[in-house]
Order: sequence, then structure tokens, then C-alpha cells
Amino acid sequence: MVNSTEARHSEQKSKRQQILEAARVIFSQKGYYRATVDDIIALADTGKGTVYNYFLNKEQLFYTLIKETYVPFENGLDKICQAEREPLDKIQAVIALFLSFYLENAQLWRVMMHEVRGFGYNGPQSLTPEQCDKYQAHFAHSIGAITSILKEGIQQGVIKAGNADQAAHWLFSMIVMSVFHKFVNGNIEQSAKTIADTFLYGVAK
Amino acid sequence: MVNSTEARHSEQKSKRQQILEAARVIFSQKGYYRATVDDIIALADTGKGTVYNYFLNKEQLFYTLIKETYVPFENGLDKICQAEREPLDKIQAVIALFLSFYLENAQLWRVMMHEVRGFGYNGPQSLTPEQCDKYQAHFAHSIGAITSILKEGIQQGVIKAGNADQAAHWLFSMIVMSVFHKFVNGNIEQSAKTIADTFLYGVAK
Amino acid sequence: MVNSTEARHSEQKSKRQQILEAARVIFSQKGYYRATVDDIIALADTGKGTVYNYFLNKEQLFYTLIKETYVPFENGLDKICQAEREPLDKIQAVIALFLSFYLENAQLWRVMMHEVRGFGYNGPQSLTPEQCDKYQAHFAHSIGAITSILKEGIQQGVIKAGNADQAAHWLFSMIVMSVFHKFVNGNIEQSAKTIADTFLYGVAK
Amino acid sequence: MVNSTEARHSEQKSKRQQILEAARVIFSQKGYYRATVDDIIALADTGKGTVYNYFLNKEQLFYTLIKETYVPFENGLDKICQAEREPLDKIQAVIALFLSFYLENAQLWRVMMHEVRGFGYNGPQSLTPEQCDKYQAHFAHSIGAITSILKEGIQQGVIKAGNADQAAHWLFSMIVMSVFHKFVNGNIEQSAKTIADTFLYGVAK
DNA sequence: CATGAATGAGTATTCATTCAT
DNA sequence: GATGAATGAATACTCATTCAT
Repeated sequence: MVNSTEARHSEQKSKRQQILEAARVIFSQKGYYRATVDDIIALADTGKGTVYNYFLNKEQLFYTLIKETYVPFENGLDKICQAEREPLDKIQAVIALFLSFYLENAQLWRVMMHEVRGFGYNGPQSLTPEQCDKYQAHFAHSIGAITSILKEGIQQGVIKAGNADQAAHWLFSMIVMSVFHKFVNGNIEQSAKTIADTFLYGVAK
Repeated sequence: MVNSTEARHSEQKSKRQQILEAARVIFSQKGYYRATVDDIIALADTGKGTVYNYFLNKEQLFYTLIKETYVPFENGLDKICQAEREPLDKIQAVIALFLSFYLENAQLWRVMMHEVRGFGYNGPQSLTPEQCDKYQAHFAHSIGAITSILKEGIQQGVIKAGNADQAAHWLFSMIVMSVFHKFVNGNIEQSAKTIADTFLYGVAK
Repeated sequence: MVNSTEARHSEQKSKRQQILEAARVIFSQKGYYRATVDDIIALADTGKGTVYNYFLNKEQLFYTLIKETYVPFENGLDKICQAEREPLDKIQAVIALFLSFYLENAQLWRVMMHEVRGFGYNGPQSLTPEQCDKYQAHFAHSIGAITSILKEGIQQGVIKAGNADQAAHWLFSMIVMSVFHKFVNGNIEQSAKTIADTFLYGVAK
Repeated sequence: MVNSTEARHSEQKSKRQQILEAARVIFSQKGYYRATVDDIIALADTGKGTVYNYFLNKEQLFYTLIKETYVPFENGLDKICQAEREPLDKIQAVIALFLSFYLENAQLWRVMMHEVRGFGYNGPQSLTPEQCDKYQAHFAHSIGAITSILKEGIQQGVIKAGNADQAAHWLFSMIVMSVFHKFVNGNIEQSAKTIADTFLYGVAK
């Protein structure tokens, strides 16, 4: 009785959260276009209208999911970048953070990058260029974190001078590939070290 | 009579080819799910029924396109692998071949990898696991070519011992990333060399 | 205590009135079917449930609005009809009253006549014939007032014998048309005179 | 066999025509907003997709119906206006034409005027101002025909000088009111004469 | 009484596929 | 073989109404 208001609040929160969690599962499984709102409400155990009480439309639901997933991760990245540590250490720390994040969110990232962001504007039923840019920005932020560390390394003379942005993309691609192909077997630190070694020193003897 | 049969044959071939070429453009532009058969026939300048004379359905049309695109490329890869050359040379040659192929087919690859493959079986309207495997096979073939060269290099002592398959995936990911982010500026050989250098010797000083 | 009951009462009245006033604006602007309860509560600044405390449903809210709008007007009409004046004077007075009423309520009348009334019974989600009749009654009352005056005029020999009901409808249609097409420019008495002249003496020389 | 092409053609025409005829019935019965595409296809005995083969969307289906209904009527009006006859004769001829047209199309006119044209632009689900104008134009054309005859009458001195446009609207409103309230009992010429008499000479003795 | 979160039936529209010609 | 009209299952989104607090 005393916490009846609280209860309602927490239930409200829970509805929104239920929907977001169901959306995460469904979008990750089926991708953006093949996921249906019906799939999501079936999993979230809510009515269809409820989705539209909390979210403007399917796209905004998806973007909310992306944002609420990425923002904490990006904050973590920024923290590492701004720390006072050796660049080579930072690289390994960043790889580990990426690995742990993408082990959770690999499929969602795939959907974001390749279904939503991936194609130009074609027709009114697709995303507008502005909408695409929102998603793009999260990708750019992640890569940017790596780039900044590499530039720091170049300045300090521990990384070869060269195209830091290109190298950052390469490192990112190695990380994502490792996740998708299950090269990360539980031990994240170990995997991060392997990736860092290869990235830093190459595969040649 | 002879001519008319020939003519009909060549016209058939041409219709089929027209459709495949239109399909390549449309699928690359819009992705698998958002590409419509109407888009394709409009570009191919044929009737809708004609598509179904040559192809069982949309999925089989797409797969045919993939197959006819990949098989020649895979043959090229195999040729390099089987050649009598230094493994490090082979690596660079393979990178160059990948680059030239993906500069043409990057979008199509993206569509294949991220819209068709990669999502588990969910419901009758999606691809069956068997269908997914068909697409996987082409990816495996490409990676396999790199892996075999790396193993050769390890045997000959020019590549560090280690997980060749993992390394092959990493090299592949670097190549694809280079293409998608336009790091390849016309000069394929030069780009191949840059990628090979980084892959072989790393970015650290 | 007395005050609090009073206060509650006046607040109730006020809530009900707020909703009715908002409903008048929204129904007039958007029509019955396209007006939403959300529109109305947004303008009335109340909760959605409150509407259903005072009104059974959307239709009954609309009908209440109509009734509370028409009843005072109809009383005014009746007063003119029952007055002891020349029929030709009454006609002009009635026209003026109509004009001033419809200058305020033209859109609402349009909504009543053409969205709610006028379509036969079709399906359970539409109005029942009984509901339609309620709306018809108000229209009939207005026309009836004119008819009674015309009949009086015929009896007194100042109006041609003929179908008084028909003529009443025609006069009514002229009045409404004048309002909708903004032929009434501020000066209601002048406009009423013009309409009366045309109705009484025609346009021919 | 010979007329197989013809048969297909006539069947195609018939599908489109079936849909238009069903649309006329449903829109007239239910109005624009409450008529559903499902209603229409049920009556037309076609699939839902077929509607969208012939018409862009619901609005364009409705407008096509309006256009194909009004254009022949407007041509008839124009013919009367341009004829070499006395203005007073023309007025009666025009009234008769209006009556016979609206006896068929009264409900459709109501829908056009009061559901489609009647309200300003409010929100994306309603008609755009441009779309409203299309419908407006047909109304203007009808009224314009009457206006031109009245002006002719004024010039020839058989109609009182005055606001011809206003008078045209009044005559129009009398005609429509006659139709809606079933004052036209079969004999169109007789009804036209009654309306013309009242309009020209008034109801006063 | 006042509230507003939850609901689900209802709606316009799309698009892969079929089949008669 | 070539065609394209016909089809209907599937889908995002709306909105009147209910009911627990």
C-alpha cells in the first residue's frame, strides 16, 4: 500500500524495459527489417499499443536500444583514452573492452551496421540519410577512440608513423572478426593480448 | 530454322543474363530484403513471369548471382594457392586479387554476409539452415585459400607458428575493411603492399 | 466541508465544461471521425479517463455537445415563432438569428450533418439508426420553425400557397450557404435583408 | 481464340470498373474515412492487391471516381451554357441537369464536399491542401456554370443586377437541398420548373 | 473523481508468387 | 518462353476504451 506508487512506477519502467529487452533479442536474431513489432510484443508480453506509448515507431525503438547500449560503452572507451597510461597498455585495455562489449552485442552491431546504416537512401520506406547518420556516429566514436590512442603512440614513438585512422579500422575489424568467429574462448584478457600482439608485431617471423 | 532456334537460345540466355545483371545492381543497392522483384524487372526490362521461368524464387535468383560471381573468383584464388611461389609473395598476390574483386563486389558481399547469412533459422519465411550453409561455403572457401598459404608459410618458417585460421580471418577482415572505407585509392598493388606489411610486421616500431 | 463540496462541484462542472469546449474546437476543426479523444484531452488539459467519467463514449460526448449547443438556439427560434409580429418580419428575424448562430457553429453543423447523420446504418462500429435520428431531430426543429412561419404567412395571404416545408428547406439552405461561403460580412441585419429579399421576391426583374 | 486478347482486355477493364463501381457504392454509403478498402474489395470481388494495381492509394481511387463522375456532367453543363438560348431557359435546363445528376450522385457529392474538401489540413493522415483543391475545383466549375448564365441574364436585363456569384450559390443550394430531401418525385422537368420559379420570382405574393 | 498506462481490433499498403493467355 | 494481371498473407501503426491506483 505504502509503495503502491512505487510499484506502479517500477511496473511502468518494467514495461518499457521489457519491450527494450525483447527488442534486443528479436532485432539481434532477425535483423531490423525482418523483426516485426508482433515478434517483439509476443516476447515482451505486452499489447501492441504499449510499444507505441513508449516509442514513436519501430525505428525509434531500435535507435533507443542502440543508444542505451552504446552510450555506456562509449563512456568506458573515453575513460580508457583519457587515462594516464602507456599507449600500448591502453591498446590492450581497449581491445579487452571491445571484446567484452561485442561478445554481448555482436549481433546487434551487425544489424546496426549492415541493415540500417549500410545502404544509401532508397525510397520512403527506408531510413533517411539523417537517420543513417545517427547510427554512423556511434561507429565513428568507437573507431575514434582507437585512432586517438594510436596517434598518441605515434607521438611517443612507440607506433610507426602512418595512417592512424586506417590502422584503427584494421584493429577494429580484427576485434569484430574475432568475436564473430568465436575466437574468444572465455578468457578475454588472453584474447586481447593475442590480438594486440598480432596487430602490433605482425605474423611474420 | 537453325537460326530461329539459335536466336531463341541466345535470346533466352540474354534474358537470363539481363535479369542477373539487374539483380546484381538492385541487390547491391538495396540489400536482399528491400530489393523487390519489381525493381529488378524494371531494370532488366522483362516481365515478372520471366524471372520465374529462369529462377525458382527470389532466394534462388540471389544465390545464383552469388555463385556465378564467386566461382570465377575462387578459381583465381585456387590458382594462386597452387602456384609455385614464395608464401609471402602469394600473400600479396592474394590480397591484390581480393582487393580487385571486392572493389567490384563489396556491396554484394555485404548483402550476402549480413542479410542472408548470420541470422539463425527463424520461421518458415526465412532461410533454412541449409540455405545459409550454401552462402557460408563461399566465405569459407575464400578464407581457406588464405589459411592454406599461411600454413605453407609456417611450414617454411617465414610465418610465426600460431592459429593460421584465425590469422586468415584477420587478414580477410583487414582487406574488407580497406575496401569499405575506401582506403584503396586506385593503386591496388600499392594498397596490397600496405596491408601485407601491416599484417606481416605490425604497427609497432 | 460545505466549501470543499462546493469546490469539488464547481471543479467537476469546470472539468466537464473544459472537455465540452475542447470537444467543440476539435470536432469543428477535424470532423467527428478524425477528431481523437487525445486531441480533445490535450486541449482540455485533462486526463483521458476523465472524459469517460462524464461521457459514455465519444459519440455521446459529441451528442451532448450538439444538444447543449442547439437547445438554446431552438428556444430562441421558438420565441420568435410565437411572438406577435408580421410573418415577413418574423422571417427576417429568424434569418438573422440563424445567421448569428451559424456564424458561430457552421463547422459543427457541417460535422453533424455530414459525418454523423446522413449515412445509413452500416455495421456495428457506425451509428445506429436511433442515434442518427437524435441528430435529425435538431435539424427538423430548425426547419420546423421556418415552416410554421411560412404557413402563417400563407394563411395571412402574404406568402404564395405552396409547399411550405419545401420552401423552408430552401430558405435554410440559402442561409447555410451564405455562411459557408462568407457572404455575411459582419453586418448580419443587412445580410438577413438580402437573403429575405431574394427568398421573397426572387432574382428576376 | 480470336478474341482472346479482346477478352483479356475486357476483363482487365472490367476489374478496374468493378472496383470503381464498388468504390462508388461503399464511399457513398459510408463516406471516405469510414469506407475501408476491405469493404470495397468484398463488393468488387477482387483481391486487395488488385486495387493497388489500378490505383495508387485510397485517395487516388476516390479522386478517380469523382473525376470520372464529374467530367461528363461538367461537359453537359458547359454545353448548356454555350448554347444559343434565352438565359431563363438555360437556367431551367441547368437545374434539370443538376437534378438528374445529383439524384444519382448526391451521396458521393456529400462525401466529397464534407469529408474530403471540408476541413483544413490537419496532420499527415489527412488530405494535403493540394488534394483538397482538386475537389474544390469541381465544385467551382458547377457553380461557375450557373454564375455565367446569371451574368448573361443581368446583361440582357432579365435578372436583377446584384451579386451573381452569391445568387448562383443560392440556386445551387436549393437544388441540392431538393435532392437530399426527396422533393424531386420522378418528374425532373416539373421539379426544375418549381425551383426555377421560386428562385426567379420568390415566395411572396 | 482524476488519471494515464495498457490494450487489441482495425486500417492502408506492400510484394513474392501464380497462372491464364 | 514471355508476359503481367490477380492475389492475399504479412506489417507498421492508430485510437477508443478500460481499469488499477
